[in-house]
Amino acid sequence: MTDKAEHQVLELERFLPYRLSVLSNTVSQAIAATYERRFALTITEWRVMAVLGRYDGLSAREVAERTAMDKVAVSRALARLIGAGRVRRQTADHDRRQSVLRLSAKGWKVYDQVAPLALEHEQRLLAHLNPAEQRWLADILDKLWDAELEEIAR
Amino acid sequence: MTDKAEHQVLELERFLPYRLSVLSNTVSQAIAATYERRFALTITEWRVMAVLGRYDGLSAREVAERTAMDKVAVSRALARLIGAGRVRRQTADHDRRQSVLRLSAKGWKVYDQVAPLALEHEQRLLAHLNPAEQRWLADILDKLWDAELEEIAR
DNA sequence: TTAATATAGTTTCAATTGAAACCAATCGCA
DNA sequence: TGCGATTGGTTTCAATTGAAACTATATTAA
Repeated sequence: MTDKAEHQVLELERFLPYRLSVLSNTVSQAIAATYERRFALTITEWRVMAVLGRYDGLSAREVAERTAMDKVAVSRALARLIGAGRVRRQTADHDRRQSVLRLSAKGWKVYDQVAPLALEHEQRLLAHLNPAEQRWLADILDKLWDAELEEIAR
Repeated sequence: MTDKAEHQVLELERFLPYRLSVLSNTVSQAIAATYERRFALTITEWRVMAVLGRYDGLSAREVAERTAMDKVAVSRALARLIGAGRVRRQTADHDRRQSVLRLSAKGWKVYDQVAPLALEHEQRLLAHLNPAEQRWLADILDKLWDAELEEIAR
């Protein structure tokens, strides 16, 4: 019963979800390491700043949607960012439950240093692939992304 | 100074590390959901069981290497698995610090149900890609994997 | 109007995690 | 031999996280 031959073999190192997970963590950790110490910025905080840099005036819920984080995590990240003076919060005129969030001047200063850093890292990663591979990867991720996130939506 | 035009724009939804991270979490969560409830098995526990199913008699350190988990996480997962009677632990003859770990009969029973389930999920995921895309993805992951993990080793 | 329901966001409390300290066994080598 | 350094693995303590409850506002519909 415990003889190897009788069991389905799952080679973890070849198992796609596992490979995605380890690769993704390794990459994210490597990038995060470069700004966590220097800017006292966690990965979740940076994600919030990144979407606010791109889309000004979002509410917390919209930030949660765009970062794929849950609202508790966003709430906490925002508390820290606001405490550090990197994000300003106003209350929405049309709905006083909602907040209107934007990077402060101080926040933009951080953003302007971290964004290029992050993009550099992405380039460094992509540099291991030739242009054809880069295109395939982008397309494949699009496909999987759409397929999987649709799954969730149901 | 806070005018959009002056800032580097980082579109999170197009940022490779972010896409990898969200996709990977979504996939792993979906798979884990199917065995967490049914077998009271966490993702880390399953990873430990998966490598023990493949490589019999590993030490805890070797499990940690093969699962890309840190030794504390492995130690705790093992404590739970041994407590549940799914893994047996002996002490290595040649070095009494090391343990020799194997799935118990009970552990194998779980393994035999979860492994096919996990492989099915992988197939379901890959089904969104045509054969050419599947090959490119495998190759690309190999490349990135090697490149990134080398980086760490240094 | 007002009562019931829904939504935005925060807080609380318990469970999980991570870092550092720790213990025990082994290794390297004077 | 024997003693400092290393390795395998666990424990401890603080920080982080997740789930559920909660507050405040808005919406719906009677």
